[in-house]
Amino acid sequence: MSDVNPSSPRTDRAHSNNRVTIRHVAEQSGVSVQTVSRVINNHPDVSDSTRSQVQHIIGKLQYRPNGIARSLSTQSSRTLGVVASGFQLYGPAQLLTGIEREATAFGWHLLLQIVDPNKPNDYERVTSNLISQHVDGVIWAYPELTGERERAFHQQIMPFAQIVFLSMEPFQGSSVLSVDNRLGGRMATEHLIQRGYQNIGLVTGPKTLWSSEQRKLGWQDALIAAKRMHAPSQIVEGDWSSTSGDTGLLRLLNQFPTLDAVFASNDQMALGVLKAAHRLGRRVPGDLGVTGFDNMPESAYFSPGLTTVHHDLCQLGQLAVRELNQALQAKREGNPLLAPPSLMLQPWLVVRDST
Amino acid sequence: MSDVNPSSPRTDRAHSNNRVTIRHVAEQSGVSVQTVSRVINNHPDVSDSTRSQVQHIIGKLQYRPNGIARSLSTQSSRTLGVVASGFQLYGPAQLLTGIEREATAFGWHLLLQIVDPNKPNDYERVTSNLISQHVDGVIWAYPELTGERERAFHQQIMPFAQIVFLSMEPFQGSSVLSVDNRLGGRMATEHLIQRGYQNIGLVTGPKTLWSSEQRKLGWQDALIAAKRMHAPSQIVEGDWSSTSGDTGLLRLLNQFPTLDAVFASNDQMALGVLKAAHRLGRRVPGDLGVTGFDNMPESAYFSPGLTTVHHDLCQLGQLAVRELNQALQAKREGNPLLAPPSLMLQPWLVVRDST
DNA sequence: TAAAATCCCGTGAACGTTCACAGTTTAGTC
DNA sequence: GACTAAACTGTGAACGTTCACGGGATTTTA
Repeated sequence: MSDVNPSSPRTDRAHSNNRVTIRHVAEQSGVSVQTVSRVINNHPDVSDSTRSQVQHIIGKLQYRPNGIARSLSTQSSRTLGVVASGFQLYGPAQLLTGIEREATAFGWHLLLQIVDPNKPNDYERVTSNLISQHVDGVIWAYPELTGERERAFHQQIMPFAQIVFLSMEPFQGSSVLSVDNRLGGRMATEHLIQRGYQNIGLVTGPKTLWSSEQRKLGWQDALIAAKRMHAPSQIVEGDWSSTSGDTGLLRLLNQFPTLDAVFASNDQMALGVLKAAHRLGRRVPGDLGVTGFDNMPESAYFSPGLTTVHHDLCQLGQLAVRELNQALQAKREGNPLLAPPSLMLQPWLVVRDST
Repeated sequence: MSDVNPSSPRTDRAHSNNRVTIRHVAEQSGVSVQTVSRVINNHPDVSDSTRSQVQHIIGKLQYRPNGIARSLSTQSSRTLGVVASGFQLYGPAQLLTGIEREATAFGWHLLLQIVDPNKPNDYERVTSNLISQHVDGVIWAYPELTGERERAFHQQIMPFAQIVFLSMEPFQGSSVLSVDNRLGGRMATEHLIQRGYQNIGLVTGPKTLWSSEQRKLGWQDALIAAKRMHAPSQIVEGDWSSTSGDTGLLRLLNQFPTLDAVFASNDQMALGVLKAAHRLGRRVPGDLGVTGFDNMPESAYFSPGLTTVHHDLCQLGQLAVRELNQALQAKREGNPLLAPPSLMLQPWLVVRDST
């Protein structure tokens, strides 16, 4: 029970380090380091009396196990990597919320990695970071259309960590979770058709993104099913921002003058469309029908309230974590899952006053 | 240059671990581990020829230094903790964006910690995590009004990591970065007064938050300076959501019928106010003036375009990282900063059609 | 009552890196 | 050509934890 041991051999290196380590706890409680380890990990093979004594010392010294040392020893960091491309937009922010919630519930830490798809070697940097930091799993939340980078990433990271991709084209051997964007786009468009709109334009998102292209395909599906025309002049590409929705409507009217309805691929662009319509004196829903996608909370308060497609990205994030958790637990127990499961969430339509 | 060394002594522990370590690189290049370490850390004292040879082997084996081992050895994880309370709202999302951008620029990793202020021991959990994971610095981005928890946290974490608080009352010995919310509130309200509105109500944010209360004080400042009345009946409390803005206006009109203008403490609540006004047949800006706070990109596309207060939270996040970076570098070099600097960013008014 | 099982607890090595120090070679000086 | 300085390289320990194993004390079983 000696408080300070002056003959301690462990003072070679000059760390101005006042952290309490497992060794301090062991010395103070008069047991071995291993016993303390057993206590903090809730292992058996330690008597109730010593256990409670050690616990008392732990509380007294405010000891907290060093996660880094533990990671090194266990070869597992209890960390998940999240690869995305910024969280200003509604969708990614929702995803992150779900991921974070579920991760802390399971005791995982999160290592955020934002890629800038324009910088040439940013994917390499992110991959390196993830491997260096020994993440146990990765949630890839910024899926591009081609899947090229995703496949390359998959190859590199697979030996070290489990991966779940979000919202991309499923491919061999990978686990992909997504919302049925195509169905959502179709539902929105079919609803416009049903409401009697004749000439339905599309303000799509960046064409490099899978989800964006899927929504576009859904729009196309609906038009084809209804034997309506669909030409390139009915489409303009936006960048998810309200500004691009505003200018999008102008461009659309220019190249497709008979337009009487618009499906905007997200709510923020739909807001821009509403604004431009108002400025041009086109009444919504009278002269122009508008639907969005996302059902962000604000969309109910647009003027008029926006008809839009609801999908639960928060839940998608939670599912991703749960899936990784399952896969990793299976691996720990020695029977890794063979077929990585994929899954698609169903969106639904929320009808308001803009159609 | 032997590829596989069957007599390697390091095969006691059963790790199905195919990772390339510094030792493999050393063996393959025929140098010591220490030399490889010097190469990957760009230290001098290694000849150009061996350096390039080692680098060649590193590339060939695709070696990536183990960040965890490195952290353990150097006693520094190159990680910053970010404490917040969710990123669905515009403000926190902006903050995170700035933090993330600057952090990756400086090579820091981020450990996200979302607290649920309602759960009793969540702050303790977060604190423990941050200490366990050996973060070098912390950005506290969810400041409550009282500062109690912040002070307690400061006490606990100070021995281990630098801290920067965002948007709270400065206190002794701490570094606080914020936007001048009070000035912003004052500017918004003075603008309403200047436009001739007589009876200005307030839809405030949660009263537990410092920034929210500051905006309220700014509103008060302006009214007092203009010798206008201000009574509790002129105030309702919202929760930042559009829904609370909508019901907020209803409640406000009920308890303060002469109301002819509203300062909403954020743009989303202002949107709700606009919607409710529209529903009630009150013209904005004719019958009712409305200002918001945040200047989120969408606010220009509300109907009518929202007059609001702009502040650059992205920049605030970046500054926070820069400040931590500086403080930590000073500490590494042995001359820790004595006076932790604080700072206040100036917001400005953006006038649109709602006033 | 001896053998076997169970319960506790400790020892030494390992995880992959860096640090302090020491050693060996090469270059520079008078 | 001996002597010092500089440039380069290697050795062993340490960072804080967990794991595999071994062994003594206590209880159970035959």
